[in-house]
Amino acid sequence: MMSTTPKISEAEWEIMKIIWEHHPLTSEQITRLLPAPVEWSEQTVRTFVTRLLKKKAIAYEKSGRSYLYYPLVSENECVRAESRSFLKRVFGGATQLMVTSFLEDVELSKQEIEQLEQLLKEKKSQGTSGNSGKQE
Amino acid sequence: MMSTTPKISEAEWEIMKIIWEHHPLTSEQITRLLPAPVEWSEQTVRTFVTRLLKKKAIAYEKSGRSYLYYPLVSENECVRAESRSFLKRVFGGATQLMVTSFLEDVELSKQEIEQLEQLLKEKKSQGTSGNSGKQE
DNA sequence: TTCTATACATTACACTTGTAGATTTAATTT
DNA sequence: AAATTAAATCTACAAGTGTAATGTATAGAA
Repeated sequence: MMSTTPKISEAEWEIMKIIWEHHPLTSEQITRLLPAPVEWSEQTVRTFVTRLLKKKAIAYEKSGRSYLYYPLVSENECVRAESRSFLKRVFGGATQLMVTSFLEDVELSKQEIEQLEQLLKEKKSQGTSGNSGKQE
Repeated sequence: MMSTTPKISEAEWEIMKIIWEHHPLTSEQITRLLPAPVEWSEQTVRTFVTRLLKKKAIAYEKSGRSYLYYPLVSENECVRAESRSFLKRVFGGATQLMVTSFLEDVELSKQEIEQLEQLLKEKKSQGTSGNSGKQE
């Protein structure tokens, strides 16, 4: 549960998302799986992969001529860490403000709204203690 | 409506938040207003201020010996830009997934929950068109 | 076994960021 | 007007990022 997730840069996130979804896989496969607008050379991808290795975000096992990469940190962990960091930076930790801002800004379908309402209902019945958004 | 908000770094956000809240003010005042754990020297603050000037995120007007800084970009603009960038990076644009994740992760007070429910209610009655989260 | 293609490793390089020290300019005081 | 001094500008420098090119080792082909 504690492991101080490594700081993953923007480009590295792109790589990590692919690894989380498709591991174990080679770096060539990663290059092939890059989504639409991203156009990195094999070498660039390798650089990011190497940096992620150094950061202990991923590891590999040898398989014949090439390496198969897999994650060492969970997506959930990283998402939460990033979320917190983002929140702190932009909203000073005010989660509620942020959620509000998104809700105001974004178009949601009826179903999505209802899902969220459901979630809030559950939250309410869980009767959480009064901490309101000041984390860390 | 279009103005491509500048890319504001983590440290620069700290400065911007103070400027948004207290402008116009001198860089010395900014230093004094740094919140709790942050401990930057005058010079460090000046560096960030200079970079923000270069990025056209702020401007100044002379006042005697010193400069009074004020924002050129609105907080809202920047928050939205950052939010989108964050969303894209971490959730691949899936706003709803993100909001959900936060709601699950975070402790909210009853009042906050009710505020959010209210917001969702309004959203629903606004009958938004069915676009669900794919922005940009 | 030697050659060749391929995958991994090393090196590169400019830009950004965090963190300031040193130097210059200009306002205020005497 | 000269001296003081506070504020602004210039310079620094290491670590991190984006984006590869080049060098090297090795597995498979001949």
